[in-house]
Amino acid sequence: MTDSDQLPRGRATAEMVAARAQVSRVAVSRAFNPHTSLKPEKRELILKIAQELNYTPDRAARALVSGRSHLVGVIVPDVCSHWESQEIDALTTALQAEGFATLLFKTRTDYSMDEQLLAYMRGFNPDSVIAFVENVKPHTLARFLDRAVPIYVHYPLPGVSTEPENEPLHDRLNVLQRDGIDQAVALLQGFGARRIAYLSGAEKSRANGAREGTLRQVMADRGLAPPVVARGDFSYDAAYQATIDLFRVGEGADAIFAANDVGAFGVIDALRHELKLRVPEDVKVVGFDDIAQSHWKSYNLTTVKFDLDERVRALVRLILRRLNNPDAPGFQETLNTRLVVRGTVG
Amino acid sequence: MTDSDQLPRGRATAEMVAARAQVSRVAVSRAFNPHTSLKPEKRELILKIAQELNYTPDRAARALVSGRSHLVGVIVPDVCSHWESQEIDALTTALQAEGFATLLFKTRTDYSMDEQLLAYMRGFNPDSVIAFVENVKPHTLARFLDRAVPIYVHYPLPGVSTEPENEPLHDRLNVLQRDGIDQAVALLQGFGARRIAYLSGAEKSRANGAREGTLRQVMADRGLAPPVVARGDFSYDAAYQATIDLFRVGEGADAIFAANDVGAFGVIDALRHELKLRVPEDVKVVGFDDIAQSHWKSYNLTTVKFDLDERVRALVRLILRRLNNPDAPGFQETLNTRLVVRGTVG
DNA sequence: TCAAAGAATGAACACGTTTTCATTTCTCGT
DNA sequence: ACGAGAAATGAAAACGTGTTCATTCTTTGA
Repeated sequence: MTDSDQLPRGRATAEMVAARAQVSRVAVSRAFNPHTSLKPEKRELILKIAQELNYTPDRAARALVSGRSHLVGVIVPDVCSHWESQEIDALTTALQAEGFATLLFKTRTDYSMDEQLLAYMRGFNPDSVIAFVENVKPHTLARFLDRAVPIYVHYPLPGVSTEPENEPLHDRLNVLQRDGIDQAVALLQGFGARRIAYLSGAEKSRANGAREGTLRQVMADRGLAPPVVARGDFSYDAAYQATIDLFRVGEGADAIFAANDVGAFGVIDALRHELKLRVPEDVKVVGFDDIAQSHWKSYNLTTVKFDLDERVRALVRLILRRLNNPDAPGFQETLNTRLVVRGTVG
Repeated sequence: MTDSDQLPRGRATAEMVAARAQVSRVAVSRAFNPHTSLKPEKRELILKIAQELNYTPDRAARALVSGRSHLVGVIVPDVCSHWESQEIDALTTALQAEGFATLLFKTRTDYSMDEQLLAYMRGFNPDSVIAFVENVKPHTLARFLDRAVPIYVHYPLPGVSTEPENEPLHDRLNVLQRDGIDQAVALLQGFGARRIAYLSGAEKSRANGAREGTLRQVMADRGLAPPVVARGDFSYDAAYQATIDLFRVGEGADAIFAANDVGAFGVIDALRHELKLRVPEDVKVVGFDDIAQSHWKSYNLTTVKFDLDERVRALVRLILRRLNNPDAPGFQETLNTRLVVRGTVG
């Protein structure tokens, strides 16, 4: 009766809640799980006492018996990358709303998969895995992570599908790049650009391959000569140097399509500060991603956008659907892209 | 003897490894825990078989009995913020090397603490919590997270300590801002700046308060008049607008000290593109943080830096030390700052 | 009013590991 | 060769929960 047991010292357990509520421990478990039969007033009482005692079910114990950790592993080479960090942010919010948590892992940046990391991550028993890594087959992930749902990010589907889907059924998130890229090329063409260069991303990247392929096709369809390629790696510094080389050593260009926004920033800075060229008067620039910095006044970048929130929602939909239907055939979600016009073409 | 059981279907368990290695299940546990007595060749055999079977101990089960989840909760309002994302990146790397994993949570951006989030996070039983949030007392965190080690980030110690440490003993990471800020003011003074303005961060932020306080004191010590304050909130857009107001409505300035680098970017862009002023000829700008973008040519920002890797190492040191000595008095780590000179002062 | 169906309840088990603890085996100095 | 101490070993307990199953209580329909 006395409140001498105010400080239960350590985490409260279901047992303590049950004792204080004069119910069985099972009732406490039921109170926290919907779709279980428990008299409403009893559930209410239990939840109230639980709150008093600062009790929430231990997810480790829950995971052990139910097989659901409610953890989603996210593998990323570089959290600081603008695009990745924005996606991680949106993803964490969305997962949190569904009762999941984001488990973050860093891997090497060379676009290969780190098997040691996979083994390490497996120990945490994630319900699903999102890998910001390319060049790793779903099969490889599946071999390491048994019950998880591997989903590729950065695995875009070009305008025309290039490879047969022979792989075992896996969920896919497709990004149709053609519309946005076509709008960009149309705009460049409209402003008189003829010699369009492509600033690539990392060489082995499939996202880069798909973007370059789509660009080539779109340009061919519009009767333009194939683009000159300057080799970057999605980073600012590589783009900066590649642009200098393109104009000092190479043949130059009157428009540059960058594989991503950060690369476009490097292009713009190299043009303006190193080569003393004006953007957009002398050279026009288009990016890809529409990250938050793209509207900053120093760049004010015209870029191909796909809606990040929409993308993340689709991703979470895929995950939840898969967890509820473990044996269903591969689900697919598809997103489109569009051009955001700002000040670097004109 | 046959290999018909190639696919154990589902995660391998210690039991399976034990059976195949002809040892007890306990031996398997020992093989994976150093500092336990197990004959070397037996340990080797077990680890080999474990690898064949793709086995790693289930951390949920391990956490349940050992009380160590090996999870570190990270609460952050906005993953995309440049500074935060860079710290999360370094932190994840460092924790991973120590056998921990980063559990990411998003909270509100208004610098208040979300109690619902804390209760949610508690369920995952993190061993420690790092909160990129201000204005939350260690006591509040401790009340929600029982055995966790709360550590404040963004809880800087001004040059002169302002408040007594009455709070229960908690670990602290101090950032001495005085040296870097003094170097910055000296440089500005050397180039003839007289009317130095301060572009603030969020109003309720303690980090902002500490920076502003230190700046005031440093300027007073150097015989300068107190800075005019333009109110920002650490964001690019707020800084952009505040700078315009400072010159259009307010009294202007010949140097601006920004509370963070991203704010400095907004200041620079507003000066150059909106107010048609030159940086650094007309107005000099100094930032704080030295994020990766600060060396980009469009900004090339002179800024006060504290070494991020050093900071993260100190943080991880604090966490590990605390986990090994749960009842020791509060540990402290201290970092210094210094000025990185680039092109926005001169 | 009665039987049947459904809701509510708690005992026992299961999940995969670490940790005790008691027992057995090894090593070493004499 | 012998005893003592250390190292190695496995049985059993523990961690905190969800789930199954059998039982009791309540409602419903005629």
